[in-house]
Amino acid sequence: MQMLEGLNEAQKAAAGHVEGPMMVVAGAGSGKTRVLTHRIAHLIDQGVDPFSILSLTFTNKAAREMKERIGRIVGDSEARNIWMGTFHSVFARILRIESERINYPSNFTIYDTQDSRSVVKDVIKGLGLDDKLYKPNSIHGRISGAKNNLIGPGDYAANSDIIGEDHQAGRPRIAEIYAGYDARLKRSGAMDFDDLLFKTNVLLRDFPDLLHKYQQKFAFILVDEYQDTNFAQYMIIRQLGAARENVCVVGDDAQSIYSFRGANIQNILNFQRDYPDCAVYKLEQNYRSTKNIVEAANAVIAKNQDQIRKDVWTGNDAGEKIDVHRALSDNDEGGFVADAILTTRSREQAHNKDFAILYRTNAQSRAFEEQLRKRNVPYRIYGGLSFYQRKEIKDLISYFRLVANPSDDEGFKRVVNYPARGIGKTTMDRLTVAAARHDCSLWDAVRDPLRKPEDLKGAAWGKLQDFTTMVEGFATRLDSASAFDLGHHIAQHTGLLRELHKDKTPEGVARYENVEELLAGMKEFSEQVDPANPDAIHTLGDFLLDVALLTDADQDDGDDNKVSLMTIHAAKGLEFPHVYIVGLEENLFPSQMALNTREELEEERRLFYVALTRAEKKATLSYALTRYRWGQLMQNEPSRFIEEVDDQYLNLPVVNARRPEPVNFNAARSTFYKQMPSGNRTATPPKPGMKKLTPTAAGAAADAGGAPASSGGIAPGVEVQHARFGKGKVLKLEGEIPNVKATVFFPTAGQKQLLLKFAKLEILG
DNA sequence: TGGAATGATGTTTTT
DNA sequence: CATCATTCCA
Repeated sequence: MQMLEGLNEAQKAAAGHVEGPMMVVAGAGSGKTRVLTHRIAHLIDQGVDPFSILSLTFTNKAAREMKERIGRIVGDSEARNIWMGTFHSVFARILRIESERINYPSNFTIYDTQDSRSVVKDVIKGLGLDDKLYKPNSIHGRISGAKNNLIGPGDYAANSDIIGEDHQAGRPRIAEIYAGYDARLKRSGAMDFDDLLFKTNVLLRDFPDLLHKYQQKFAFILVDEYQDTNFAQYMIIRQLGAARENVCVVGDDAQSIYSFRGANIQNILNFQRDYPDCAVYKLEQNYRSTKNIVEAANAVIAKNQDQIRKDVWTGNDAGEKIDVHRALSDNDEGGFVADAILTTRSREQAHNKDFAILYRTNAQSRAFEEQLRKRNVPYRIYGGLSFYQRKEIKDLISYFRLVANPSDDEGFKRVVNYPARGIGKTTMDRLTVAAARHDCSLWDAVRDPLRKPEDLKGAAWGKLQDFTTMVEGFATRLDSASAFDLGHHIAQHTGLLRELHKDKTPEGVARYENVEELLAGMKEFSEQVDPANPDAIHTLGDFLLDVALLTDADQDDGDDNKVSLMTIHAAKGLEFPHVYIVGLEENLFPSQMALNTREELEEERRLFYVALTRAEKKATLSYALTRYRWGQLMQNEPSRFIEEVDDQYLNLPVVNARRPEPVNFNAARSTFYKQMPSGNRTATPPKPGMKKLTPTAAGAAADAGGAPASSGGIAPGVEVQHARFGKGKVLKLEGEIPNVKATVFFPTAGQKQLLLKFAKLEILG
């Protein structure tokens, strides 16, 4: 039992569990990763073949770390053979192996969100639909949601509930778009992110021999962050685990923050239903944070209705109280945090890497970047525009994709005329029409003499031929050259490097350097030696296999002593001694998109819980009174979440001396909350029914409340009814009484600016 | 056909 | 405010 040394009793019990289904409900900071790694080490120690262990994590980074930690216990040679990775990466591997069953090439391309959207947009255009009504973005979301619930195009069209919804929303032809989208992907030999899960389910559903094969192969299955799995993932686990029932899921319902992506807390309950005799272990001792932080976080999460009751506690010291800081503006907030980091760093001799700044949206990173840069504090931003999504990187990778899979239309379109080689819009339009007519890829329309577009000849046709010939030339080296050699060759011979080199602007230079960085990464990739097979070449195809599913967080630059900036979502699973949770303002955090239902608000609250529990020693909350959003200065109220942290855990805000008239923090908060439309606040239950708002009432109410940016119960986020435009949602208010102007979004009429004086708005209770 | 200039449009969170 | 997309001109 030496594998279980150093664990507490609960951890030991969970990690020592060998046969049969089990579930670990693990509070934040309670050592669930420890349990997972030690359990796997223990399994191997008990003679389980690493090849038969399937361990699914949420990020590649988590997988890599876990592998390393297991390696340290049982040795790298054993650890290396475990099937460990994200759902997407593991099943992409399996799909490549089994691709011919579902009539896909094994070198299928994985389309990222950009690619998918572009296809959706094309299909919408092709059907002659209005892309104002059929917004590619939201249609893609709808399709993605369907796939995550294992609803294919056929099921979608046949499902009267769904069709009814679409009809209701005035978009009855989504089913057609879905079908067209799917056909286009198929034709391009491409799968989108959702397909990786969807098609895996198809494999397991339609091919009993494959189901049997992988059931036998994966004798032990472990799933981390189970609370964030969606239905498609749930079904994969259920299918694969059905034969042996050696399924272990680990999760914390309080940290479920991905329902927007189809994650379903219900999966935890389903698990217990599917395996009635599953063992349940609870890890409740937090080793990470101070008492103050743990208890503050407990108090916050207790306000949620939907939860599995847990009693998370810690034996750690009480520690410092949580600071709350009010900033005047977003820049001011950046300055405050940067200064605080400097001060703390020298006072406690802390390192840069001990600090994290966590925000709700990527767009908030800017002020912090600026202020940190000003003070020469090294930082690293995670997420946002990932390295691999940058134009120049995607361009080069599109060449790679096209070389590996010529049917990849998105890749084709992207690079056919970059660098410019005289293939313009007209040419491409004609080619696209021909491809559609023959139901083939763009590539085939060029290469297959039977499908040649009649209206293309002469110079344009010659240029297309030249282009495809060039790409074909690259493809001949696909199996013989290393990823780096071929990649570098392509970057040069397409003229892409030359093109980038011409641009001497700072941005242009940065782009060139990015490409160099990508190539450097490929060199490293190419030179890795697999001890089991030292002579194997790492080809461009192998490289592409990884690259589509890599995210920015997976990149490592040597120097890791940097302040971390990231969204709270990206921070899940991480911990830092000092954590700054910033932008705690109504409509930002909680997001204004999440104020409509209790469920949405509770997810925001869980997000806040996740943020708080990242902190080991000290947490600091901050908000800004004004902030630029959409290029406009917006006034903000402090987030309700600040109030939800009991005062006993807080150092209430240090009012900024520069502010001319100090505002009473609590007064400001209470006036605001009186106007909150809904939510589950106990202090001021929402008034039932509909309230008529006359101009005078609006003025009077606003006068009484004294809040600058709200009026008579009308506040950002409130649903209102307008005589002409119908139902809408208030986005923002500006101006002084009595000339308060509201920006309201009406689904039917679009965004309107209305003067409350004149517009008769009814609040929808 | 290519590039610049202008105009519309959109922001949550991610594999 | 950014990015994108379309439009317009060389």
